[in-house]
Amino acid sequence: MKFTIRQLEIFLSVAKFQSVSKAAEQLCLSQSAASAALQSLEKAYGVTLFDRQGNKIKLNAIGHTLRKEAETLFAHCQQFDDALQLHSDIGHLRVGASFTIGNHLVVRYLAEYLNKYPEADVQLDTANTPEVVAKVLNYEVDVGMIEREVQHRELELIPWKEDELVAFCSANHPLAQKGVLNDEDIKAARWILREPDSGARHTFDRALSGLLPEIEIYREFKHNEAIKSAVESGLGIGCLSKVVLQNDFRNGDLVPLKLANRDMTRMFYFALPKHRHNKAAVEFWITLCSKMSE
Amino acid sequence: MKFTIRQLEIFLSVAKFQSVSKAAEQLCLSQSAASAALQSLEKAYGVTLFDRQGNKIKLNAIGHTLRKEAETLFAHCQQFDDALQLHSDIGHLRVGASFTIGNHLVVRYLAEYLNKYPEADVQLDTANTPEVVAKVLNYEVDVGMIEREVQHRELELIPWKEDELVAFCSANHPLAQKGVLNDEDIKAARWILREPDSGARHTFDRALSGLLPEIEIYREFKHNEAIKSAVESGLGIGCLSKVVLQNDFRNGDLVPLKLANRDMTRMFYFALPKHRHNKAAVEFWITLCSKMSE
DNA sequence: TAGTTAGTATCGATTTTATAGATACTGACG
DNA sequence: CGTCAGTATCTATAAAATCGATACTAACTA
Repeated sequence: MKFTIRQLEIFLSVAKFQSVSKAAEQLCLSQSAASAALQSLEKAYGVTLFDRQGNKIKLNAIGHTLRKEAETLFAHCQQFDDALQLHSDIGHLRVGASFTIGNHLVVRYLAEYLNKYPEADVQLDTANTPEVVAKVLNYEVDVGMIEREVQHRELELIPWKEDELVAFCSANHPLAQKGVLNDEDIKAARWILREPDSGARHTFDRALSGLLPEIEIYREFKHNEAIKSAVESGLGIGCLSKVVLQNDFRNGDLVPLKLANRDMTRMFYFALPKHRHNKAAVEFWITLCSKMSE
Repeated sequence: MKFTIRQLEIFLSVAKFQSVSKAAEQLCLSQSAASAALQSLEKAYGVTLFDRQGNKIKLNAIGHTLRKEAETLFAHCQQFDDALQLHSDIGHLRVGASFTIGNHLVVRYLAEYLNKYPEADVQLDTANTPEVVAKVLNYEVDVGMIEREVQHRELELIPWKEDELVAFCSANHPLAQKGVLNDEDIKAARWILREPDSGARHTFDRALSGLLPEIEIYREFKHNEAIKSAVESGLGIGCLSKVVLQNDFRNGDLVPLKLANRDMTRMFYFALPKHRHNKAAVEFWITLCSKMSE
């Protein structure tokens, strides 16, 4: 075998652009390197793939024939590359997660994951749900973890765990003693909430449907921490996932408030590209997360 | 793409032999090089293809899966390699020819061929007809040139040019004056002939059928030159292709003898593997030979 | 249990190959 | 007759493949 996959790639690129320079640029290669690679391929087989006339380069008849075959072969190589990636047991993993999940749950599971894959490079990419979904569909992350359902032809959602929103106020807030809020309390309160794109807000809106127009939304923040700080300093009352509040309730910094007759539960989901290949690392991650949140 | 065809090849060989050493040997490679290549493939993808236990190495589950895919990919690479070879315009050519054709005709055409392919490495491999056929079928030569028909399922014969055997004696042999031999002369003569496997002998036997049992075969030689020398020194009379005798007749060293009512003509053939690819160099060689023997 | 053997992995040195950067060459265009 | 956009060639360097020697491992053997 006197050719390399790299030469194939360079040949195909030059054929595509009818230009060595453009091909080199696309491949992040110097023009001289591309030229040399092309010539080494031609020389190895004593074949002329291109007609050169001065500063022009153009596929000739043989080049045309071989280009087609080279394309299928290169695609085949890529398939094999994929197959190898698929079985990688280093465990490299890119997780895209909503803020809530990423900052509170993912980090808890990480240690366990790295226990199995000590060499793994795990990247955590936190963003709001639509952004996470986009990254999944774009193959920028291997698995998405989101806080509400989304519909997309190319997306597969796997229900993961049940979550619950909890309203809360600071320990010295007037409502702290009350513990349970009726609709009047809810309407009277100054709410500090997540932005409308967020999963938490989505659930909040659903839970309080009917009451929504009368609720006073005093502030909207993008991050949970901002809301907790604001509530803690008595600016108003908040409503977030229980997963971000556990410690604060335990410490007594914040106090949970029940909302009478309101269903605050929701599901967390894994989001994967449909027809995904089952990369071992992803499988393990999903299993791990499911087990740890039982 | 983080793998090379070489790694593929080494992987497959190790998988086949379940042994790095054996694979290395087969590939004419040091054991350390094979081991390193294998590991570099595994490392590049963070994949373990083999279970190693001390001095044993054995495909694991992933290895088994990938082996199959690697095999088809490697075969695909070989196809592409073939395709490239096919279009080679250097003109490397391996000709297998019978002694008569090789030593007298091929050498005449060589100059013309090298005119078109100055860089070409043309190898001429002379042997008797069965050996030439075997080499063709074995792809040890690109084209065979033989002196008689042979039947083989995998062989394609292309008639090339007509040849003629000529009986001859030395200039001072008693028969030299006679010019034409009748059956009595033929039976009375001491024949010096090629060995039975040769094309010339084959044709001789066919031409003299009916007379054969009564002919005295005084000597058999493997090479034309031996026969000519023997005949020239008066040991007997010979019978060879006109192509090897032209010069000797012109110089008067040997004298042609006609055999009355005997058909001494035969065909020369190109022998190619059936379903051959039309390697450009072979095509050109065949065209050239045909043209030059018009 | 120590030695032998046949295997694998590792190490250091060397050769080969890929690539970059600089330069020279070529043809088209103003 | 420059200038421009392209290609090929040259030299140097960095990276990779390969070798030979050596160390390690497990099984066998006496």
